Amino acid sequence: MAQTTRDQMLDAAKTLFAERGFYGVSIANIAGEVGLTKQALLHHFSTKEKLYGEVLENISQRFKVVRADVLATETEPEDQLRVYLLAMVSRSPQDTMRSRLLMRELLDNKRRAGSAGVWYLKDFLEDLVEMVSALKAWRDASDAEALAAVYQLLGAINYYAVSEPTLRGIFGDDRYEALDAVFTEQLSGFIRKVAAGPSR
Amino acid sequence: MAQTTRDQMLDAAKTLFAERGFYGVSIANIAGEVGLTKQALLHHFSTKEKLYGEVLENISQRFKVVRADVLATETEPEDQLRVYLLAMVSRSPQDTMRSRLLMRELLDNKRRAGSAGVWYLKDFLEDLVEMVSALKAWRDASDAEALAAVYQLLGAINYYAVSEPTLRGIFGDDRYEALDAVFTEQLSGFIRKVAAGPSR
DNA sequence: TTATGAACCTACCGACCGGTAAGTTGTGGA
DNA sequence: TCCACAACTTACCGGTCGGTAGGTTCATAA
Repeated sequence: MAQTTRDQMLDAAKTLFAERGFYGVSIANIAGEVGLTKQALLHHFSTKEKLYGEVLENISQRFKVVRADVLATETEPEDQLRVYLLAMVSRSPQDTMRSRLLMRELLDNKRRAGSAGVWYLKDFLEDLVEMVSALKAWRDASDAEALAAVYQLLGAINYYAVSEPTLRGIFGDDRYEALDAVFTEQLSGFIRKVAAGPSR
Repeated sequence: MAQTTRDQMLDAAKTLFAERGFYGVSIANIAGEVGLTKQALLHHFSTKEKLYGEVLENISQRFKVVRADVLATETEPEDQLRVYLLAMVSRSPQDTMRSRLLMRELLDNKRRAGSAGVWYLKDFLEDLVEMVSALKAWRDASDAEALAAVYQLLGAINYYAVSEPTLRGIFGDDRYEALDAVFTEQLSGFIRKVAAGPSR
């Protein structure tokens, strides 16, 4: 079954916002990507802000689905955390996009929050804190310590997920491939160390 | 001695680019910040791109200075690495700005074609790889493994450094202060674990 | 048969963008 | 005294921005 125009527009918006940021993309760009005019886009989403909001909403929904899936599949808290986090660093363009949008939102939401006023990141962060707190070695840790750990994990993962073009540009394709080949293993090691408990 | 107009403009540009990104700031905004017109700015920096380039150049220069300073002060490679990295999470607005610019550059430098900016990041990353490789436990590690470690450290640090407004917004000032109180310790723990050697 | 509403369109608006052109003003040296 | 030059200014350019106004086309329901 064919995608609706509305869904095509959401997809195009996700890709372009991830690549260039909210202020780097015009609604005409997005509409043009699906072969229509910007007024067609404004027919479906009354403002650019609302379109952006729906894109973020979709992504946050997607994270919830993945998390529920992981919780149902894995039984050990450490496995749950690792599988959930490693899913973000997969080579799929969809995952890269999500990481980029997440990071851009982090940089820009202060400026935009005045009008939008919605913290799309909140649920996502709180879910992760919950997953860390479920680890045996973290049972006695404070909320703040768990959040600090979440942030370090998230940072390590998303910083890398976002950097492919830059790293290829700086070091060349060969060195990037070599890096990519070892990154996941180093990251698993990091997750294992975090799972061993907070630093005291 | 008073700052020159040119330096005032560079300062204003650094602040605004960090906050809103290259495409989110106009040269008129920057010039306005120092009470002049955009043509005054264009008199000193012939294009917006060149102004941005100088801002990045300054920052990369600043990192070099800090690094030289740390290498001269600390003798143990692990101390050198830790002091250098922790300097980036300091609560100074200047450090936050640098982290934001670094992250934005990472997200955008692919698009800003020609991309002189790539090279500013290159030196910085290579310096860090060198510092990790200097650790005893990393003597036999590959270049790619050291780069992976650098990236995880950098990600953990900059993701957090950039997030203050967001975290305050999501969790409130109290929880943010609590997080901030434990973050540095958790980060030191992370650096210590990295210094213990690559995961195999 | 008519009419209603979704899904598009062209035309246009005022604001702003980066950048050019052509001054004006003040200062310091020959 | 004259002149060159740095440091600005106003005026303007073509282009893009998000958004509005007011259509047209077409399927479906009354």
